Amino acid sequence: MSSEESETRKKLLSAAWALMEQRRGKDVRMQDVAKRAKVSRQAVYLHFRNRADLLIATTRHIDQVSDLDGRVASYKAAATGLAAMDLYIAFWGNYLPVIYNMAKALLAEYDTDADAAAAWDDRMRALRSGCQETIERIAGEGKLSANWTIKTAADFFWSLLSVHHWELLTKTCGWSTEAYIATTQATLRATVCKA
Amino acid sequence: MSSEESETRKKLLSAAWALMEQRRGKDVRMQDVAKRAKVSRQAVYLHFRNRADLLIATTRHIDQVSDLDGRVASYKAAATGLAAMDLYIAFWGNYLPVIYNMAKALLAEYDTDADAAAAWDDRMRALRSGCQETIERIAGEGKLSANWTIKTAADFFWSLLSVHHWELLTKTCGWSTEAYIATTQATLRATVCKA
DNA sequence: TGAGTCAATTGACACCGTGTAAAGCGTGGC
DNA sequence: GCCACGCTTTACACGGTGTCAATTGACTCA
Repeated sequence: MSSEESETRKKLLSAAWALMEQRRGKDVRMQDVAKRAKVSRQAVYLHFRNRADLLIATTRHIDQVSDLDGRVASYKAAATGLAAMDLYIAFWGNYLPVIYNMAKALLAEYDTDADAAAAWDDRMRALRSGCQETIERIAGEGKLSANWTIKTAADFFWSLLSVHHWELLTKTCGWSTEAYIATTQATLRATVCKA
Repeated sequence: MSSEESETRKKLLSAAWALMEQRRGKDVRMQDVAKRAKVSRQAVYLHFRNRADLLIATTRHIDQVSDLDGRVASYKAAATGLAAMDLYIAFWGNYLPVIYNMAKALLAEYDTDADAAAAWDDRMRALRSGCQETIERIAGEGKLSANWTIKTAADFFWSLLSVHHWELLTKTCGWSTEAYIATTQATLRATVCKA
């Protein structure tokens, strides 16, 4: 379970991540990653089929290092659907800053690379199914407002968690992560949930 | 006020628009536009400095042809701030499908081209100032909920109108434009406004 | 000690789309 | 007959991705 991955591969993943952190995702080129990992440009292609492949692997790497699974787990233990919703929003709101730059880079590849698109869709599907579960739980407790179906509520919930929505409020409007979380929680309580 | 623009330039703008409509914005190349306008690729560069310039001009062209000014005007005439908000959301919600493909193309250029970024920011600033005005009016009528400042309310209003938010709900989740408009109206009434 | 293997290096190259440059061509005006 | 203008044609530079082939250096195993 430990070092199945080659040393160089790990170095490349770390290099990619580090570069994403400091530069805007788009202009991290293959040779930049190679240079940072102190390896030739060609060596990158020995480990990753193409740029998209590298980006996808890097997101997985970030998930592991940042313990995504651990972070997700807690919200399921919440006492009520409403509490679960709050926790889910907080979890994601705090995770977004970690993956933001990678996400942007991956997203930029979305239109041109089918693999990147699939990888992205996969993550988003996972995020959405968390929303759906939460809404179902709320509905099960009789707390879903009559104006919404489970689908529309889950869609809307999901949309408020999107990278772009978070980006606009924090990066463009200057909101803090806490403000984003609090507002999203309050909004969903005020719309989707029954008083 | 009429044909200051050369015939070829107009043909190019129409060609660009038409291609954006049918293909995904990203893979509309300069030579595609040229071919569609039945003109050499170089001729495009006689009229537009670069790709970003063409895209920017095309958005302006769409605004003119689609009578953006006319569409915007009506919401200002609303009786109350709340009514103005509804109209503003409806105006934008109905305009988004028209500009969507162009917007995507322009947005894709955002990271690499300063002009494209400036053009985009300019439009978004205009959209936001509409939000701000509306919220100010609502606040003036004593209808702004105590949980919000004018800035945060305008930010949030604006975020719900973003191209990405609309895209996610309609394109990805399959909502109709009407559903998007209705939900956005209801959400803002339920959060930002006092009962 | 020598052969085989494997990861990585080096250098060259094809491809694509953008943008530049220069010479040539056809039409219209005067 | 001349010029000006808009456009065409051809050619090329650039940057980034991805491919290919020959080579090196280290480690293993017989």
